[in-house]
Amino acid sequence: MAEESMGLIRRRRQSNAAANLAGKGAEAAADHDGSIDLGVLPQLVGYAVRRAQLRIFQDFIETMAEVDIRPGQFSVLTVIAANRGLKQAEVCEALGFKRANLVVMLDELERRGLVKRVRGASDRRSRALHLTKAGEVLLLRLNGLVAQHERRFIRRIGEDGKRQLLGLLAKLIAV
Amino acid sequence: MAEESMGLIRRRRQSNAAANLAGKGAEAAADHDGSIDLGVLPQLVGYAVRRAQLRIFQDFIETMAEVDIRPGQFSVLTVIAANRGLKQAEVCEALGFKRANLVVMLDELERRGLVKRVRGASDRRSRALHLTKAGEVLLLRLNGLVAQHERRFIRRIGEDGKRQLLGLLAKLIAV
DNA sequence: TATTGTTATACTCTATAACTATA
DNA sequence: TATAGTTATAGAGTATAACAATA
Repeated sequence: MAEESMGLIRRRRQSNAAANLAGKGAEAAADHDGSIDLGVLPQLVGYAVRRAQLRIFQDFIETMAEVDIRPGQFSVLTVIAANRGLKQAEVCEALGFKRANLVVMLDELERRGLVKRVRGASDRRSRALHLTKAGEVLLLRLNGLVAQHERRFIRRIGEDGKRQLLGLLAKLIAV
Repeated sequence: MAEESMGLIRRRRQSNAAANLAGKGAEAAADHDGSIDLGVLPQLVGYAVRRAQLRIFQDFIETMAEVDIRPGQFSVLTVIAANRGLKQAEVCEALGFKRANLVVMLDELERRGLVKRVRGASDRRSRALHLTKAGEVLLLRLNGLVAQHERRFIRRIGEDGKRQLLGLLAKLIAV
């Protein structure tokens, strides 16, 4: 029973986002026995970018699970390798970390023998960051895994698509 | 005080990082003088998407601060409005929430008088979700604010750029 | 006084297990 | 047994304040 004849409008999945944005109410009843109307969301860049980011990071984390490295750790190792001897504050500046949070991450990376902190000679407040030998060896492996991960996504849009995507994202957030 | 100015400095220098991201054709040799080499990161789709997502959400949160609505809350209100009477499990399915986490969010939205949960008649385990009148009124305002937020980004890439971007992101994460 | 790194803390978001009340 | 919702909790990630050592 309760066959709710009210719900037979059967709206297809494409939602008119412009209409929703303009405040035009939808008459949609409750017939979502399969596909749920996301309303304006699929037309919002923020929603699409967030969904993509979640999907990509999920793959990244699974790809790196065998070496127990997370996206933030990979970015820190990469920046240290590309700027040997740089200070913690500079890593924070480059990656948008808070100093207090980088401390905790470096504690872990140092404990694992991947990074070393060296007291600055000229400015004894600062610590110069370096990869250890083990850190460099691991980073080679990480780069191989990341390349696989990257290819899994890029083959869906091609190298041209990747160039377009990076260009659009850069324009999107350019000051 | 020092912490506040630190925040400003970080934001300003983040634009340097964004400029690095924008440098597509550049071989991007190690430009010294305080700029930090991000290595392979700017060529990784996940890094670019993550950076864009952070920037867009920051603007979204600031835009919605006056009504105290966060991105997840907006998406839930939008889905309820577009599928009146749907169940909590369906919201979770549509948006990728865990059931336990949606409960907490709905407690808050219900406390604020924006959403109501109605015991299902046919299945008394489930709760049919509806916006209250106040919720509908607020959502109209939210849609106006979101449209402003969206325009701030879209004017940088144009409507064509937006179509390309949404298309590329959809292809990128298509099953 | 200002900056670098640090400790402590808190808040959001996300994830899992176990419970309840229904089915 | 299975499902919808709930409670409790734990883990990341991110944020700020305060401190010591140093500039």
